[in-house]
Amino acid sequence: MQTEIPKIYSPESIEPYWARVWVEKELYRPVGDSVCKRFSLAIPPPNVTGSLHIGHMLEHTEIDILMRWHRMRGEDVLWLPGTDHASIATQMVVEQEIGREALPELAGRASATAAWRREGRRLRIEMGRKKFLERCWQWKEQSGGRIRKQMERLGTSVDWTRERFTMDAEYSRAVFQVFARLYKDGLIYRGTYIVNWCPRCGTAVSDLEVAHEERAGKLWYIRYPFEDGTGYVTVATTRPETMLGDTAVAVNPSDERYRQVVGSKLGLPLLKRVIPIVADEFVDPEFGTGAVKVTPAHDPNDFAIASRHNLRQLKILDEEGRMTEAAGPYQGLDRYKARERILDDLRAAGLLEREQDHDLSVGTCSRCKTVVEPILSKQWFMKMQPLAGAAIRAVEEGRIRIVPENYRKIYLDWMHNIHDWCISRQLWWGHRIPVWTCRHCGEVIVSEESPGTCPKCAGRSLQPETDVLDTWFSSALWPFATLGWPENTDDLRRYYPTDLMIMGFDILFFWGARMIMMGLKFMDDVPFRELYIHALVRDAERQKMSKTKGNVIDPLEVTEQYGTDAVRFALAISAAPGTDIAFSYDKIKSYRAFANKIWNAGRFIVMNLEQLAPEVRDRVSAATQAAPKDGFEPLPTEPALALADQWMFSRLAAVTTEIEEALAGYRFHEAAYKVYHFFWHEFCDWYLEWIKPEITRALGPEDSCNPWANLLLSFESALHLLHPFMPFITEELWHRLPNHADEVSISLRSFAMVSERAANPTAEEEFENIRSLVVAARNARAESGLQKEAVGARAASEDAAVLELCNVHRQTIQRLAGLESLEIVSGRLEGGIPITSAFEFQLVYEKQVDDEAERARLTKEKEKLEAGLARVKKQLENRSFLDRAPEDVVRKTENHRAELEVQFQKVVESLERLG
RNA sequence: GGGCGGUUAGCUCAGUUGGUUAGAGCGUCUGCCUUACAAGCAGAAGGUCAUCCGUUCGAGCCGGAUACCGCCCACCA
Repeated sequence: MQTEIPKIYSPESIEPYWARVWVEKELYRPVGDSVCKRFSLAIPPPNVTGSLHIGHMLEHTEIDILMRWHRMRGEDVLWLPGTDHASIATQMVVEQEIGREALPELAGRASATAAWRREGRRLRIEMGRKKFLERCWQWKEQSGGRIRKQMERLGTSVDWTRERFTMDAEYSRAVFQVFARLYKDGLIYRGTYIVNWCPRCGTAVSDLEVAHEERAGKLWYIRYPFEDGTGYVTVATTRPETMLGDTAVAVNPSDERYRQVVGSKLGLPLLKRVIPIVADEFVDPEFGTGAVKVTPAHDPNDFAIASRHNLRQLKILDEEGRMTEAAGPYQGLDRYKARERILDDLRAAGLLEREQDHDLSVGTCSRCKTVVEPILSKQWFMKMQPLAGAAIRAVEEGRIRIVPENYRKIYLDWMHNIHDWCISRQLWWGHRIPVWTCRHCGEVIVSEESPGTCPKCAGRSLQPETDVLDTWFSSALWPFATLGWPENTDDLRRYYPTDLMIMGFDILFFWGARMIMMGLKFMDDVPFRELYIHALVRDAERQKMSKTKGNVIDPLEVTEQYGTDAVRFALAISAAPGTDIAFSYDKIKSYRAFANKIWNAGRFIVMNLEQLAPEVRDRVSAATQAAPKDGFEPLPTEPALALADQWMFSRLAAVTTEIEEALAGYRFHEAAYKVYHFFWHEFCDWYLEWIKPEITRALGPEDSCNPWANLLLSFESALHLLHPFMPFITEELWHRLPNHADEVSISLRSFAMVSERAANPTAEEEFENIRSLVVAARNARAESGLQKEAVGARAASEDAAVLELCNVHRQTIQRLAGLESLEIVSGRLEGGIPITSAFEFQLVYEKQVDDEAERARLTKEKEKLEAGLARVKKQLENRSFLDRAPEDVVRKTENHRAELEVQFQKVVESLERLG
């Protein structure tokens, strides 16, 4: 009838079970009780491009720890899950998938991915928008399902009944409504400007999506002859192919070298077009030759110059990165091919004056690494400055607290320099921009559905917008759109503003900043009260994880191998705010060992509990059940055990507070370390060891069951503290404790069980005395090479209280230190080893120890003490120290000196005895 | 070009208002299969806190400079 508990904890035998139970019982649906404090958080929705990676796992672990903690504090917790359609990323993945299906034979080749993407894009256009979107939805179902399964398996305590997707019908309605409002308010406009164009993705991208990369390049000096043949002006450029689109050369008006030629005409080499020389303040006379070629259609600065001087904009590069008709003989060439050809031709014409090495930063598409091209294009933009002010004030006034604090400044700097946002994308997967344009009168109609006729001229020919919105436009609405906005739902009223948002630094501007602006605009309140920025997970060598490097740690795989709890704990204990995490299998292994330790502590307790006579066991159960659900103190026991119980409960009370303080400050590493150290090195190493004889003995009806009750209550309290970090193993063990088999879940119990009244400084001090004695005895024994000998000891003190303490705990001391006997003496010992200044001990043994080794050890000890003593004495002789240092510091230093003196005396005595 | 972070034990990292002898995990060494746990127990060794200067009675911590590493932002052709 006794269930055998395995010695080695096997997480796979329990984790899938509890993961399923938690979901099936809808345990993490908020109760919605307005009496309790509420705590809400909308998950950063993972992209439906694939599956979760270790970074997600860190994020989810951090959030889950906080959510479980808040829930255990009795708050009404909502953690809303969901996913993001990730417009561009998903479209690229699906295209590649289609390409792969079409060209399976390429698998394994280095260039396969690129080829599949190209082919996929071609096939996408061939199959048309409707069919392609069907494929995307299919992909979304698959990927979204996979993500949900992963999250369930990892035990994330979200409310699945409120799951959302950014392209759900209701969510999309919110997106369209926001677009319409912003358009009406004049914050969204359409216009032809220079945008970043990715030729490979075939769409415009925002400034944020461009990654600047330092590259070694060249500066080419090209001669532009005067039209009348009287000479030339030399310009310098890093992109010679753009010269085909030049419509002017600009110089600084104050530049003496060129003052005479402003207004003159130049003949553009190769194309023989005539272009003017204009004067513009933008030009830096120091750089290059002080004369700049102006390509309005392919450079934002040149675009600005052109608008000031009314210059023509000539587009010579198309959306594929090829030269257009305007490029004359170079038409159809790829941009880099054209560059080579043009340089050759210039060289041949003797117009390439020189070339010079020049490092430059090129903009690349952050998704596909292709060099992006600034290109003149008609796009939709959103004005950001009108929204930035409120978003700046919200953070400055502390209505949103950003943690760690250094990100606050980064946020504010970015906000102060914010530019308009290009929100249209030439993609299919995403929210179609809800606009129709009348082909007759040009009226722009913003409407979710096709309006049918033009409200202005009643024309029936309406041109629908085919672009979709930047994915971040919709995710910016996440905190309120997921709660039912624009309807004024109960959820929206109860859970907005959310209390917390956690994200990686990489999306602070993409997402964090924009959520703040949109929340303030549409809800008139911040989207979240605190924003915690978490670290990046790197590999053991601090390299970024990437598939190409092959150093990725797959959360599911590693979880299956070592257990979710171990991985979660390894992540949490590494997660110091503001620093990246070096993650390794070794690290996971050591926390798997911790899980095993917890398991065996539980196993030990449960096994011995089952050994008890049934009626005793019933009394133990009754005693634990009688204890209040929270706020309890140790039950009275006989003196030899009472100290351990009082100490344990006192430590529990202290550690509970420390963990709560750490979690409140997002110091996950500190909280995890505290609970780790407490459980292993206090609860197991000392408390369990101390009370072991009591719980391994058979109890009779006349015996008190209070020691057992104290053990069960303290173990249970420890499980509560561990639960947010290690939900699975704690849930399992908790259910194996008396009275819990049929209860729902430890996750719905209170976090802090032990009363603050359990704090007991006297017990802690007394315990510390005993512990020091035991440690010193073990130490002395090992150092003297007596580990295998039968050794006794004498403990001595002139303090009656200390002697009494030793007497009460004589058996415990002997057992823990492995001593044969313990004599307790009033007074001093010759050659004793000091525990404190009023407490000393010495070993008693028969074996002759090696005097030489002993002398060497003592001499080293003596030197150390001398050095310490000299330092302290010097400090205490320093008048300014005595005058200026606070009194308690001086007193402490004096005490320290006294202790050192005693120890020093002892060592000298011992040395003398050795002769 | 602007801004930020890091440099502490062999490795990975903590160190919260400046205050005794700077900590942990892993690794190493010694002794233990002690009836919860060898993924364990009991011990040990190992650091001029990157360098220099300063403030202070007192600096790993505060200020300045230098070196190396890393990150972010930026319309220098």
